[in-house]
This record gives sequence, structure tokens and C-alpha cells, in this order.
Amino acid sequence: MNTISYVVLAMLIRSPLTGYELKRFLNLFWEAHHSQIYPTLKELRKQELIEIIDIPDGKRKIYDITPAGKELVKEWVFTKSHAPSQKDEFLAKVFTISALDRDTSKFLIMERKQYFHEQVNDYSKVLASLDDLDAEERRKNFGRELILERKIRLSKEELAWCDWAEEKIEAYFAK
Amino acid sequence: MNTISYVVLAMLIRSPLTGYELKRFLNLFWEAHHSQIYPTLKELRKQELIEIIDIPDGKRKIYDITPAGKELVKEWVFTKSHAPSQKDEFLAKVFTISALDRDTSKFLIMERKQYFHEQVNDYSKVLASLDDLDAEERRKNFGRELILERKIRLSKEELAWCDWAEEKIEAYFAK
DNA sequence: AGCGTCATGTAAATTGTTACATGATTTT
DNA sequence: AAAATCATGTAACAATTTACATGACGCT
Repeated sequence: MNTISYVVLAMLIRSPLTGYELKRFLNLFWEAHHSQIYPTLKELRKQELIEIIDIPDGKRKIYDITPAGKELVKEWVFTKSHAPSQKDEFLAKVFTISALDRDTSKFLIMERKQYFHEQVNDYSKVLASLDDLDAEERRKNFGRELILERKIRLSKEELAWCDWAEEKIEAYFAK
Repeated sequence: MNTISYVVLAMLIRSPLTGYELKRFLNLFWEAHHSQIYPTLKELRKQELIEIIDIPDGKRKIYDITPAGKELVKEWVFTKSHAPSQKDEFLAKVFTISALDRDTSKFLIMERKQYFHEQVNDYSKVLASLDDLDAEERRKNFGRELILERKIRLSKEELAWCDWAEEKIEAYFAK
């Protein structure tokens, strides 16, 4: 059991999902391609931690977590989490700003802003859509709601940093 | 040339560094172990994008970027950056909160707060230490300063989210 | 004397990405 | 009619981590 296995397992706590849907949920905080998800699901099924509860149209397989899977998740929750890991190419570029010019630096920040504006828009829509759910569904989505709110807050903070950085850059190249 | 190679190259724009120091700079925004850094440095040297300018005590090798390396960095800056990637095990655990109890949920958040408190403390000290540098050194560290400020801001936002989440969790389990 | 940090490197094992494959359904 | 999205899966390749190896230096 590696970390991705636990993460996949955790996604099925909220409700049964297809591999495709599961990937979308998990991509909120964990980067993984479908070519990693499907073999992981296969393996988890082999270990009887998840099961296929339906194949509605011959292709889509709906997975659900088994009681054994739920047990494992509850144990995993108490293990020390790995520190969040990040890889951010943009920041490596920012590191080189003292060797760049004003326009290149501002171009970098502009692109960054665009990216996080989209993030805020996209995830705000998803979060807003939770309001349409009935009380029970809403309750099931509580963890997801917390994570979505975090994503939006952090994206807004990234935007705030961009604004601050723009001014700093302006001052840096003015001198 | 993969992304880690560019990231390593970028670190040497500010000043010459040993592999060990370089890793510490880069870990601000890019997770990589020393077992990945040293072979990368070896390969970049083979391609004459970096060079060893000193071995002060027989073991530490001080690397500097070559003019060819600088050229490459300047080209790379204009390429479209990969979206920042993250892997955050804690958030997978938060996803399962609807299947946990109040105390377990609050314990998770508490641990998270501890982590980001440390981050804020550690990086604030590093940022503050930049004040002691002379004007020229300060200028060279401009990119680093921007990145440190971002790290601190985002860590504080993580803490703010934790506070918000704690209240939400309280309300969730009160019902 | 033991621990933590500094410091560099390689090899084996694991993880993750890109490319290959296929096909339905929906939107423009 | 073409493009995008939904949908699943495998194979080859590349990146990354863990373990193996070694040793200095400063602190308690």
C-alpha cells in the first residue's frame, strides 16, 4: 500500500465513483494521470479493498469501498502525513528575475495571474454547485467542501502575491 | 533537458553554490532529494552548462553557471510553465471527514496547524536575514525574496483556512 | 560517545509520465 | 464534420525515492 492507494481509497468514502470521476476529485490536491489510477484500482480490487458495484453501460465501472477498505482508511488517517509536496516551475523562473528585464518579469507574473484567475473561477463554480444538493448529499460532500474552499482561498492568495510582486518588480527595475 | 535540470540551472543564476546549498534553495518550491540533485549536476556539467569553480576542502564542489547555461535559462523562461503540481496527503484525509468523528477531525487540523506554524517561523527568519545583506547582495537575492514572501503568505493562508475549517467542523459535528 | 548537521555519491526499487490503443457522446 | 469531453486500459520510458556507503565537524 503506497500513498496513492490510500488516496484513491479515500475518494470512495464519500460515494461510489468511476475511475474517471475519482481522478477528477483527487486532482483537487493530488496529481495523478489516468494511467496510474486504473492500475491502482485494479490492484485495490484484487486486495478486496474496493469492489465494482455496477457497469452501467459496458465501459464505465462504478467502484465502491468494502468494509475492509473502510477499516484501512480509518487506520491510515492516524498515521503521520507526508509533508505536502510541490513542484512549481514558475517559481524557479522568478528566482532568476535579477538576471531578467522588467518586461519579461511582468510577463511571467501576468501568465501566473491568468492561471489562478481560472482556478478561482472554476473552483468557485464547483463550490457553488454544492448549494443545490439536499441536506444528506451536502453532508457527504463536507470534506470536499473544505478542500474546495481551501483551493479557492490559496488561489486568491496567489493572486494577491502576484499584485504585491508586480509592485516590488516595478520598484526593483526602477532603480 | 528535463524540468529539474532547468530548475537546478536557475538556482545558479543568483550565485555559485554547492549541491547541498542548491538543494536547500530549490526545496523552497521544488521537492527533490540529493540523490537526484548530484546526478543532475553531473549531467549539466557534462553538457558544459555549469562548471566547478572551486573545491574548497576536497569534498564540497562549488558550481557556477556557464555563459551557455545562462543562454539556456533565458530561453527556458519564455517557455510555457507546467501547472504547479501538488501532492497533499492531509487533504485526502480531510476528504474522509464525513466518515470520521469530531476529535479525529480536529486532531488532523491541529497537526496541520503545527506544520504551517513551523513553516511561517522558519521562513520568516530566512526572509529577515536578507535585511543584513548589503545592497548588491540584496539585489541578487530579489527573486529569492519574492519566493520567500510567497511561501510565508501561503503558509499563513493555510493557517487561516485551518481556523475556518475548525469552526466548520465544530458546526458539522454539533448537528 | 552519541546526535545532528554538513556533505557527496551510487544502485536498486518504485513511482509516475508519455505514448499507444480504442471508441462513444456531446458540443461547436 | 470536426473538436472536445467522456471513458478505460496497457507498455515503454523517464523520473523519483529509498537504501546503501562514507566521512567531517560541532554540540551535549
